[in-house]
Amino acid sequence: MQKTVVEIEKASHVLKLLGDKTRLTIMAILKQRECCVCELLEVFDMSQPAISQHLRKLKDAGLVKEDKRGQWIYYSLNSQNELYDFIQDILQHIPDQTENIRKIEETNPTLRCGC
Amino acid sequence: MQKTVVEIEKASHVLKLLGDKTRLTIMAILKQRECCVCELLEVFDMSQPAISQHLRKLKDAGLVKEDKRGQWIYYSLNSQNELYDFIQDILQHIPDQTENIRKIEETNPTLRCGC
DNA sequence: TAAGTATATAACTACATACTTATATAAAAC
DNA sequence: GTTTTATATAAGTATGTAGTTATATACTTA
Repeated sequence: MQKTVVEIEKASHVLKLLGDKTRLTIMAILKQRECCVCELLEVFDMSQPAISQHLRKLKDAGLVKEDKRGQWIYYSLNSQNELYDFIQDILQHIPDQTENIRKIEETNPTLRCGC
Repeated sequence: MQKTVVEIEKASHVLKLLGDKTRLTIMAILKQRECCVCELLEVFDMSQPAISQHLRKLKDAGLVKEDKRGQWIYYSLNSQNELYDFIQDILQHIPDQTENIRKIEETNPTLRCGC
């Protein structure tokens, strides 16, 4: 398969974004499941604005996209990004995030009613 | 082919190192050709200590190895690193560095005699 | 052995960045 | 319409980082 060649400026920018443990984990989770901020909050020991700011950076770089549905904003990987296969080649080496997703689904923050 | 799964801590550390334009370019050059500091100096508009400090970080992370030969220390990619195939998967997307290598060979800093 | 060359280290500085708390915005539920 | 919930933005802070200059170390050559 032909690999996209990425400008060195763009590549280093993406790598810098993924070079943060929190953002890299967010990307690995979003690869498996779209999430809203309140769900990601269950995974990280960190304030809500901190998560929002990380997502902002990922969105500004086009790595994630958002989908506003009612009260929530769902984030997911942006497969339309020109660097998508570059990013996938990186993420394929990152450990499975099922355990973190379990944390989300255990609390299920988008289902407060408990029904 | 089986892809190495890399601990998130180690992966983010490597990605942070590659998230600097200078270091990413150094890695891409070293993929094509071993180099000493004085050769890399021809490529970057930056002081010798700056290059040395970047190489130090790459060496500390095990991404490059050094080979002292007389007056020079030749740096090259460390293929023994446990993350080598992760790094290769990244570097395959980085543009060819032949133009930068031409700059090195034009000046040929390791051949001052001119013979 | 003295001078030149290659590289590393130390100390410093300016800027970037990852958080924090406080507050604003917007939708949903009562 | 007031309260609650989800999210974003603003402002401030502490730390990290990439560069600089000055200097040390080590090898080479005259």
